[in-house]
Amino acid sequence: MQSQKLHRLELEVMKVVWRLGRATVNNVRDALKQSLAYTSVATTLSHLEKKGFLTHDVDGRTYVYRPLIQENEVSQSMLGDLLERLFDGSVERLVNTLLETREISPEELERLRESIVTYRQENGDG
Amino acid sequence: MQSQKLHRLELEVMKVVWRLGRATVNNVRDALKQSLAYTSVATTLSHLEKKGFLTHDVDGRTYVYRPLIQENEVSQSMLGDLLERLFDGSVERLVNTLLETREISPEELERLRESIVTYRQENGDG
DNA sequence: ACGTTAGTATTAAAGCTTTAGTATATCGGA
DNA sequence: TCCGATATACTAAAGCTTTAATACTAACGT
Repeated sequence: MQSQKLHRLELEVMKVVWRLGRATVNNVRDALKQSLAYTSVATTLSHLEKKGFLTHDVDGRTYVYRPLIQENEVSQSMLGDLLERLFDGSVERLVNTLLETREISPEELERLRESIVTYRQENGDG
Repeated sequence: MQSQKLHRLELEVMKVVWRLGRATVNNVRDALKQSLAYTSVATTLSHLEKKGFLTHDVDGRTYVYRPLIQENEVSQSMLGDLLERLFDGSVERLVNTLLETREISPEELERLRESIVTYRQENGDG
């Protein structure tokens, strides 16, 4: 498995493909916020395929791309990378930074606490 | 204020300067894990200064750099960026991804829960 | 069958970070 | 004072992503 890190545009394209499940160049092009030339999108999809994130089936003369890697896998990888580079691997520092930064609603906070408690129960509690 | 996003090497250099408080080119060069030419480090420091992350005082003919921005500020900014790009701004999704990924000790988990509860009490609980 | 259209393949320019070579200046010791 | 060592300034090469133009190919309608 390769690095699983995606650059800005690559990530945006992958997010479209993840959302759609299957997508042609035009599907992706239409779904992107920024407007790009057809060939720009096609090139990016090629890159992603070459890197092993996507593959395609052929429908007529049209390529229909689909993901070979799950969004969650990439998210974990990229978040893990930031965790190391920014917080020296300390989950606690990361979460505290998150809490400091963001306006988080009481509801979201409560869900967060529940997530942690649930996770703690499912795994070795002590 | 500019983008507050640092690239790989820039971040590594800044982390050294943050840690040391004040640093010359050689200080940084010695502290870096990867070995780089003196001029590579010097160029990077120049870039960081031009971008407003650092400034320097002169000591003889030697530049002594010091940060103009705090580590926490950059961490928040870059984490916030990833939060948007990867998790569409959902703190909950980010934290859940973190919980899924990492081996987190029960102790760390407990500290995490406490952080959240503390934060919840300090801010509007509902 | 033929031309137009709508695809992909190839190539490369533009813009960026990283890396370092070379030039230049200056400090400090003999 | 002069030389070597060490510092910054300047310049640019190398490597990367993004972006798109151009070339090529094949399907489809008439």
